[in-house]
Amino acid sequence: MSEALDSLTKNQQTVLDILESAKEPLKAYAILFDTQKKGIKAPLQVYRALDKLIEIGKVHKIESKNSYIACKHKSCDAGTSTSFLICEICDLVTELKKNVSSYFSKQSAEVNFSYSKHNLEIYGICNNCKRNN
Amino acid sequence: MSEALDSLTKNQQTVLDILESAKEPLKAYAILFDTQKKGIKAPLQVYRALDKLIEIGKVHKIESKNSYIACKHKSCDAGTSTSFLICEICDLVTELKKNVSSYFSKQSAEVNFSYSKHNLEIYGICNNCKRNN
DNA sequence: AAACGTAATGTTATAATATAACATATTTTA
DNA sequence: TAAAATATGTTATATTATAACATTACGTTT
Repeated sequence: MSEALDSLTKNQQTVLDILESAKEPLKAYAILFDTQKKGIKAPLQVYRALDKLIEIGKVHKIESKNSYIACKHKSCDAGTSTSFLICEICDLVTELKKNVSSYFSKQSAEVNFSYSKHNLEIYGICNNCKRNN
Repeated sequence: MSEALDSLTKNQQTVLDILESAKEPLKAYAILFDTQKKGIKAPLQVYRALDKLIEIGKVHKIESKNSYIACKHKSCDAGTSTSFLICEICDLVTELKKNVSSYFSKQSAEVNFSYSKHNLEIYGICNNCKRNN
């Protein structure tokens, strides 16, 4: 199997489908539960699919929540870098579209650190929750 | 017990001591192992001490490594916000001293999101490893 | 097509990380 | 000193993730 972006295997596609139709980030064992009717039986099958999907940029992991989310962008920031906005009230997670890598690259360089990639998780209150409170 | 910064309990002080003398971030069970000679016997004792230390800003969690590190700053960025530089070669972790909260606050506001706090983990190569390679 | 290499799969078991629940003790404050 | 809040000790268990190994699928090269 090549690594072409459009050739996912059965398990990979199954996991991606679940994540793309989910409104919130999902945990690995939630994905397992949801995919059991489609033939996935063990945690490792989920984790392996996630590994691949993350590698090709279709899925991101939200480290502080041990959760996974499908990427809505055509092409993401910098491969495996991620920048999330996480609502503390409703748990909505959106990706920061603005490219912040160059800012981090600059900040890193100032302390003689060669920037490679990043994870950014910003917590706060989303627009919707601001209105309703 | 008040929350005064200087009144730590026995377990809290024990855990903080370990973290402050460590050169790298430690995992919870590594802390447990190291503190068993000092009376800490169960994971929960470690996690509870960590929770408190994190709350008062003495310790930070590095989410992507499930590891904990003592804060070297007098007063940190924004309470529970963290900004790390993590070397992909030697695993050295340093805190980004520059205050980046205002930048994130601005970026968040542009998409109608009220910034509250953040975790930032920048991966790359530290100065030392650059020299030696 | 046959042989090979690589990647993915299936499966069982287990490692690593973290919390629940409950009883007790200690400290703080009123 | 009584009440409230916080911390402790302990056992058990939940949650998240990987190890190990046998097998299968598929593209590439000959």
